[in-house]
Amino acid sequence: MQDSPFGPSYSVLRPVRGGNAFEETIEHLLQTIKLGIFAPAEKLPPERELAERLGVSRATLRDALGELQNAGYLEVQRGRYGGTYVSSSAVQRPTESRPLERAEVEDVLLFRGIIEPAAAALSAKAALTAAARQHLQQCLSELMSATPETYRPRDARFHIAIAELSGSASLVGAVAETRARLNDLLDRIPRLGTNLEHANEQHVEIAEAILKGDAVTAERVTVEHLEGTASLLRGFLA
Amino acid sequence: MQDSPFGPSYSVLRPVRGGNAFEETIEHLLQTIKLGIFAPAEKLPPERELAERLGVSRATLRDALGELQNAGYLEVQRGRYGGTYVSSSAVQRPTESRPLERAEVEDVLLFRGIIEPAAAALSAKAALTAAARQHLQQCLSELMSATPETYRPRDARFHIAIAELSGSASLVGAVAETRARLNDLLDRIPRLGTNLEHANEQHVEIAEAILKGDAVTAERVTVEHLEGTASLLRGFLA
DNA sequence: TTCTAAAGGACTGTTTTTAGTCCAAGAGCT
DNA sequence: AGCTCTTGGACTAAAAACAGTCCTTTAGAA
Repeated sequence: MQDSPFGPSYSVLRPVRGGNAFEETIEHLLQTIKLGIFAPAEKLPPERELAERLGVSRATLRDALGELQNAGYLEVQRGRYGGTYVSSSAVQRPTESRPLERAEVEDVLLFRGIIEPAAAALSAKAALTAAARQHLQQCLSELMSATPETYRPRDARFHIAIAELSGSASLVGAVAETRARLNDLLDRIPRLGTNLEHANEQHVEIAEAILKGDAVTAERVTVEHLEGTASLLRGFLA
Repeated sequence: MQDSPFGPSYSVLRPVRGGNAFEETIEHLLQTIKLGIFAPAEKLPPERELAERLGVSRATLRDALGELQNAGYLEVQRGRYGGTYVSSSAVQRPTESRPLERAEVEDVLLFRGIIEPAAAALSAKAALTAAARQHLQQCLSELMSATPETYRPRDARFHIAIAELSGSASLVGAVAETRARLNDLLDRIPRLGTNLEHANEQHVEIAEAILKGDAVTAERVTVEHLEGTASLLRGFLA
C-alpha cells in the first residue's frame, strides 16, 4: 500500500516505537550528551535512577551505557561517590556522511521555524522568576565563552533554556527533539567557520528581549537567528 | 531526585517509550479511530500490512485488535475480501472521568495555539495541487454535514488535513498528536451543545483563505477558532 | 583501621515480543 | 462445483526486555 498523498492513514499510521529499547536508549543518551544536557565531565544520575527515568530496565540501560562507554563517550568509576561521567575528551563526530536529504532538511528547518520563535515570544510574555532569569543568563554566558568545539551543545542548551522559560512541557520536548534532528544534519556537513560573533550578538539580543518582556523583538530576532543555520544547511543541498 | 525546575535533565530525561508494545498499539489504534482517520464502517489495512506499518509484530497487533474488538470498536470478517472494520455503532466515550488537570489543559491549548495557526498559514502559502484542494474541500463538506455525534472526528480530520497541505511531516505528526490529547481532555467533560454553526462558519473561512492563498486571514481565523475550544475547556477548571 | 553506604557489576528466572509457519474461511472466477 | 487467492486465526521456538537479588568496589565517617 503506497501512501497516497492524502486520505486516511497518511502519516498517522507511523511506527508506534522507534526501534528496540536498547537502540532507543543509546540514541536518547547520545542526544542528551550532544545537546549539552550533560556537559563533559559531568556526572550522570545513578543507573537505578536513570533506568527508572528513561522507563527501561536497568539491564537494558546498562547495555546501552556499556556501548557508549567503549565508544568513548562515557567513563565509569566504581565504588561510593563513583558514577558514570561524560568523557571530557570525545564527542567529536564520527564523520558520519550520509548525504543530506532535501525533504528532511526542509522539514526540520520549517518546524524549527515555527516552534523556536513561538517559544521565544512566550518566554518574553511569561512572568519569570528570579531563578528562571538566572538560568537563562547562565546559559547565555556559558554560550558566549564557548570555543568552536563547545559551541554547538551550549547553543542547544541555550535554546532549550528559552523553551523551558515558556513553561510548556510540550514545547520543551518539541524544541529538544527538533534540535537533536538538526544536530544530526549538521554532523553531516563539513564544519565551517561559523560566524560566532554575529550569532552571539543575536543571542544577547534575544535574551535581553525576553528578560525585558519584549515578545515582538524576541520573536523577530529568533527568526533572523534561525536564518543563519537554515542557509548554511541549504547551501549543502545543491 | 525531584526535578529542579531548570538545569540538566529537566524534561529531557523522559521515558524512552510510552509503555509496552501491546498497550501502545491499542492506544495508537484507538487514536486513529477517534481522530476519524478511519471512519466508522471503514476497513483497516490487512493485519500483515498494518503490523509492518506500526512497527510491531503481527502477534502483538492481533492482541491489540482483539482487545479493541471485544471492547466493541472493531468488527472482523474472515475470508477473502474480509477484514477488520471500524464499528459503525460504538465509539461512544466510556465516560472516563478523571478530573482535568490545569497544567495538562494549559499545555495542550498552548501548544495547539502555536502549531495549528502556523499550519494554516503555511498551507495558504503553499502551492496546492488540485488533489490537495479537493481533499480539503471534501473534509470540509463532510464536516459541514456532521451531526453532533460525528462532529468531533470530522473536525479532527479537517484540521489534520490542513496540516497535511502544509507539506511538513513533522507538523502533521504534531497536529495529530496534539489533537489526540485534546480529545482525551474533551472526553472528560460533559458534552455541551457546542455552537456548531459558529465553528463551521470559521471552518469555511479558514478553508477559503487557504485556497485563496491568504495566509494572514487563515492564521487569524484559526486563532479565533481555537479560542472556542480553549474557553470551553477552561470553564471546567474552576 | 574498620565500618558503612552508595554506586557499578553480574546472574537468574519470567514475561513480552518477535519471526516464521501452517490452518481455516469464504468471495469471486472459470 | 471446484479452484484460487486474500484474509483472519493459531501455534512454536527464539530473542529481547524485564524485575529481582546478590556481589564488588571504594570514599568517607567512626
